[in-house]
Amino acid sequence: MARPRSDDKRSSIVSAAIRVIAAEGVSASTAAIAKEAGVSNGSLFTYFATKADLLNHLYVQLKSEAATASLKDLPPDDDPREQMLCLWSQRLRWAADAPAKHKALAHLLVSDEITPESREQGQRVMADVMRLLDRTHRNGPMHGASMVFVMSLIAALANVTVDFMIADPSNADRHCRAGFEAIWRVISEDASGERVGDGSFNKG
Amino acid sequence: MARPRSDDKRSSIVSAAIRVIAAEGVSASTAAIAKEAGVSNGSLFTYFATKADLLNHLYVQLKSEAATASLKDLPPDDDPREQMLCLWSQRLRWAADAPAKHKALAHLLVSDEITPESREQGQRVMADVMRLLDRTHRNGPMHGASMVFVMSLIAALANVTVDFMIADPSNADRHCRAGFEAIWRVISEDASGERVGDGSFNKG
Amino acid sequence: MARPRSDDKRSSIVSAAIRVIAAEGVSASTAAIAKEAGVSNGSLFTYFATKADLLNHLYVQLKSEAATASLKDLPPDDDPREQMLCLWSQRLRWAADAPAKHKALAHLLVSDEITPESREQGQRVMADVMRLLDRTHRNGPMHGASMVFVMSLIAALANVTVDFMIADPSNADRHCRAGFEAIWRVISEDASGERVGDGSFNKG
Amino acid sequence: MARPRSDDKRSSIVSAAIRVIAAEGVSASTAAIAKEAGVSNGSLFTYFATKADLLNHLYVQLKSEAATASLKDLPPDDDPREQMLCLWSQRLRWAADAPAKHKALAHLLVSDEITPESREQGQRVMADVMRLLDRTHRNGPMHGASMVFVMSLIAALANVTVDFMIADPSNADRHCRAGFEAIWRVISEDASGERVGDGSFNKG
DNA sequence: AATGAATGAGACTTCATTCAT
DNA sequence: TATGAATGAAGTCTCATTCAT
Repeated sequence: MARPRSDDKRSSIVSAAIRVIAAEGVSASTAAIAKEAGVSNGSLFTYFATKADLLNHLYVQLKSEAATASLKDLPPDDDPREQMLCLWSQRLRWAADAPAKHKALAHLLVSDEITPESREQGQRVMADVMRLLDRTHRNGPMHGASMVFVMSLIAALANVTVDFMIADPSNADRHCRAGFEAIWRVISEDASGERVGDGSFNKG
Repeated sequence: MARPRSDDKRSSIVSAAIRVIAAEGVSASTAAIAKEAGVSNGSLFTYFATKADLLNHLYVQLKSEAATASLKDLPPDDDPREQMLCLWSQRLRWAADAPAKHKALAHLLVSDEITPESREQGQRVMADVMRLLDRTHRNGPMHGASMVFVMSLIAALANVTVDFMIADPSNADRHCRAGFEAIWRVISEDASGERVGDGSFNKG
Repeated sequence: MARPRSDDKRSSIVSAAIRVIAAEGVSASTAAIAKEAGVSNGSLFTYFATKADLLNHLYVQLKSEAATASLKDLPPDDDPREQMLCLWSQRLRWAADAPAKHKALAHLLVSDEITPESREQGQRVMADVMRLLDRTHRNGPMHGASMVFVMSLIAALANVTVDFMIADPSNADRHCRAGFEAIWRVISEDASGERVGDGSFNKG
Repeated sequence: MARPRSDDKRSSIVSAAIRVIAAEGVSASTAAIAKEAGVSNGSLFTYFATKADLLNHLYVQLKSEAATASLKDLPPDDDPREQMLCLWSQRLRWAADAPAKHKALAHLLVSDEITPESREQGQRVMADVMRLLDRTHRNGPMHGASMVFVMSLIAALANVTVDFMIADPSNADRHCRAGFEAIWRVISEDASGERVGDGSFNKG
């Protein structure tokens, strides 16, 4: 199908879907999404042939946004820890600043409307993140475990951390840092230096 | 007396619900559950007044089973690491051996049909697990973070690890051990000794 | 079917049905009636083969009770007005004193579960009342209208009057008397003497 | 624009509901009503969000129709009896000419799905009728009784009369007139002149 | 005879999708 | 293309009645 005319309308559907799915889960009705988007019930199906199509598009887009946010302005390669911290912070900050996106993505991740193709596409956009991670992981204490396993562990820790950042915004940075210390200890050779709760961090 | 309300039938409904919800999520229809249980559509409501009641019962039961499995035959207090490893292994083994229960519980955890009361009850059965964990956590590198945060991190790591154990059963023990090394580094003071993928572990 | 043993149980079902139907209408569930009667769901069907049977029995019984109450201790024939007043008062008092019976009967009267046979039986128990009424009616201003029509008018007036007696018990007698004046003017030759609101009645 | 919401369809649902409810009572299923209206099961809910909404709409509409019919082309104020007779005749004729509406309204009047708001609205449309009635009632023999009581009596007599008009259409006028004589004697000071079954009435 | 669990038809309502306008 | 009414399958839950105990 040719792309319909209005990109505006399409993206207002997408962003409405994010808000509604964040609040109600993937079982949110297409009517509710259309209403939130300010378009008619039927128009939604001009832009997305089926509800599943919309969900899959959403999934890929959010995955992609998250990856892009993660990789922006990374410091040079020579300090892996700093680079990873920057990546981690940016990824979590993106999620904490757009809780609806975070929650919608969480719902989509466990939905069985998401096709293998979408999941694969989701992996692809994460390729660069994986590459960075791999460098650290290869020499770290988890090098015996598969990369995808370690990646999944980190993603899980990230999700939990974001939940806490959202629930308690005034301590968002504290949680972000604490989460990082956790994953750093999971993946890195040298995790001796920093301790959560030490030094100025506790006072911040 | 009338036909007594059969515990068999009740538990066949419960176990059918576990299987169906594991496969289809909490949106699985009561009709599908009844059919899987081999009872009539209406009979389900003899045992659970509403679908939400069934889901809540399931949630509490699975949480409770998981806690019980975790705490069985723990070694004495003098070796925290060994004790925690035993707890971790038992918990993950329970999940990996009953993948449907694991998946059903994962769906229930994010369902908004689960009442605060059920969630509180779920916390209560985990109290002993929390106590053990607390001892280790208190002196570990995450002691500056809240217990509930650390608990959530560990739960998330556990879930991911179980997923890999289920997906790749022949390496289940390897993943279980690797997951433990990860969480041990997250919570424990001394995580220097053991490395995933080293020594005898690989041969196990 | 042979009459089952316990008349007690049968009548407790009947009286429970009266209460429940008064409150919820004929759509009240058999389960609710059984519970109110303190018997099991199934027992109800030992005494009444179907719900419709129970409703029909109820209808006939209440009609019959009402007729009996109406005719008790009537004064001698020589004063038709006094006799009719007594009948009227007793009938309305019966209803006002047992509001549940009145309301249940009202629901049953418009139910289409009541068979023609039951309605006929209901008429039969009213035969004596009809006879009394006929005497007055024959010479009254409505003698050109059919007896059953006049009877229906009076029944309707009675029902309305009872509703007001139940709703406002402290003025029950006043409403009863006012209702009587109304029907007396409808059926009787001479309705000149008494006026509602005159004399001591107003002060009562 | 989309297919406009059809007034035809809405009113076909309404009139179907009248027919079905007249025949089966308010417990008639929405499916039966939709089928009778020739629309799909779901379409009914495009026009009325719930079954209760439909019932309430029906109630108010029928009350309103009845009031309008009652008040059409009334003769001037100077002859209260003639005016009241006209009102009575028109009201009863409306009902007798549309028996389904009469029966449906009778079912709705005793339904507990009708909200207080609807009942109040129903009262409002009757206000003009009440006013006319009040004038006569004020000086009549029932002036000691409350207006609402007298109104209820008259309504009850009207319903009974309509039932007889419908059951025996060839004598509908006779019943209508007889009913009027009855209520006129109930409310009016002077009821001496006319007798049911006398004179020209019998020949009419 | 008494019990209450079992049954399955049927109630109201929601919803993704289609289609007339 | 945009709209929103139309559709009917499917969902949860109720209930009169049956039947095992």
